[in-house]
Amino acid sequence: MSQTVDRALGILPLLARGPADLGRVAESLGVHKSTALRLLRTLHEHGLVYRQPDQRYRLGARLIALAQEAVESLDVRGIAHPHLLALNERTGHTVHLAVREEDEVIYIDKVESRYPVRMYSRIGRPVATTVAAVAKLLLADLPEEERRATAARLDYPRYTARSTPDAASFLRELATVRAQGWATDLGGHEESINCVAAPVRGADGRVAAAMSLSAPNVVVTAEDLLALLPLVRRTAEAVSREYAGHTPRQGSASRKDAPR
Amino acid sequence: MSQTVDRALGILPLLARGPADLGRVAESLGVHKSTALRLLRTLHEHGLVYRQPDQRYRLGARLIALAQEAVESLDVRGIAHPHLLALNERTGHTVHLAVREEDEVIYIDKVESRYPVRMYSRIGRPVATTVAAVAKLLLADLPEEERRATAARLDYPRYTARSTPDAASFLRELATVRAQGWATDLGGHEESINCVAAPVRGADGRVAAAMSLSAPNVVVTAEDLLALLPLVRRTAEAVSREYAGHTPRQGSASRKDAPR
DNA sequence: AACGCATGTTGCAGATGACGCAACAACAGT
DNA sequence: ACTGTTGTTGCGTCATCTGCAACATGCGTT
Repeated sequence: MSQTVDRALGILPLLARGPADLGRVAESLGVHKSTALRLLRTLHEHGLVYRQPDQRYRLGARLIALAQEAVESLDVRGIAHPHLLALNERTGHTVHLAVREEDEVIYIDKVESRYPVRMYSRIGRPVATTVAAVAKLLLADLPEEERRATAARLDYPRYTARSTPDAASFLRELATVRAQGWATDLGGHEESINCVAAPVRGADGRVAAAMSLSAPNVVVTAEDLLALLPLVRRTAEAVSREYAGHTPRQGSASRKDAPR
Repeated sequence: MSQTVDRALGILPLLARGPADLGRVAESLGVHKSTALRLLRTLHEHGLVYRQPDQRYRLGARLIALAQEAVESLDVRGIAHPHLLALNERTGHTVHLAVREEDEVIYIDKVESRYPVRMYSRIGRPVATTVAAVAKLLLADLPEEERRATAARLDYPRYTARSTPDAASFLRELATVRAQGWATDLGGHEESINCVAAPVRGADGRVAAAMSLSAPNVVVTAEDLLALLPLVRRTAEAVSREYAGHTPRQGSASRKDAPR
């Protein structure tokens, strides 16, 4: 809506892929160098962008600090954390907590596996929406209409042979997940990694977050992991109770629909 | 420099302190609501801001993802990480890695202590510049002039009785740190927590990052922690060698001084 | 119910401020 | 010394951002 801001913000994802000099930035934006310079200076003043000794620009510390505050201010996270720790304590596996936002799902907390094998994931990293167990739970909770629209918008990368191939089968999967109240990912993202997940619900009964237990084949079989499902569900329910209690400020879902 | 962008970015720290509605944002910026709306919409399109079901705005997932990419793209981090793990393995204490950027110092990696007592710190959180051991190392390396200017700009909060009280004593401390090549923080931030740190140097010999070992009094005495200093220094030197090798692209420090 | 109140949203005319140009400066390499 | 590359500045023009005023919507009160 605002051209200037739009351009300025366009610089950020650009720099996220690595440092760039003024020329590159200007070129990528399709603007004159002087314009790019002005925008970069403004971003710099706010600390979102940092100028390296070699004159190139990269994302700045303030951005990282902001993001940090952002995740920490999510109250589900604080409530769930001790439960995640306990779950890790009892099972030894990697525990994740994720929330949805628009079409994206991101991890907002993680407790590492006790086993030497580490998974490739990070707090703040967007989740593979079409295959991850937590993502299925979060999307399955959307109202029918929105669920279909979202499914249509998504890409369906074939990470492995068992990845969700297209919107149709994704919607079918979501229906199942919705009905059973839990989800799995059996090698859909990385061949040898399995995952079981359960939803955290808010005071209004809607799914506010999802937690999962992940482990590679080499540590436990899919069946053994599934045997832990009841524990995961109980934990998620415990978090739900606490979260719903802590959040009466949801109240009357306000306007039925965001106007326009 | 660019008014519009300036205002838009001013919204971010505002929202970092918690969700806010349109009115509040407009008021804080000192602009008309319609203006604030336009800015928020632009931020929203880029995913930096998210609109909650209750219509209020908070920081968005894309921001978090960007920050994530930002820290991961720092090459010191990747090189140092295995060394940090090893250091934690051998000592059991919390290990930090930090870099400086302008007047701020932030943690970019951390390995949690094996002991039950956890420290209050987080990747991405700005470090207490005037007391933290890693901050001292990073600032001590600045050229005299800049060091003095920086010291004058900083605030000197009295976290504890042993916190650095003012610029003068901070500069004295920096001189010591510079001479000895390592730094400590003995209860300067939190009464019962001690900390020893060593610098990671780039190909040009300048301090590029700093790593530290922290532990509360109840686990080890300050002396016992100091006994681990040689190990920390050796580790930092190992990282330095690897980092300097991996970074020939520093090359000729380019322009003597950033123009203007 | 009807009312006011608070909050969010839209279209518009006017003026501010952002845009690109062109010229300059500072280096690096040949 | 010359040439090419990259960053920086001042400025006139015109796009674009701004604030206003009116409308929309929901909430609580009388």
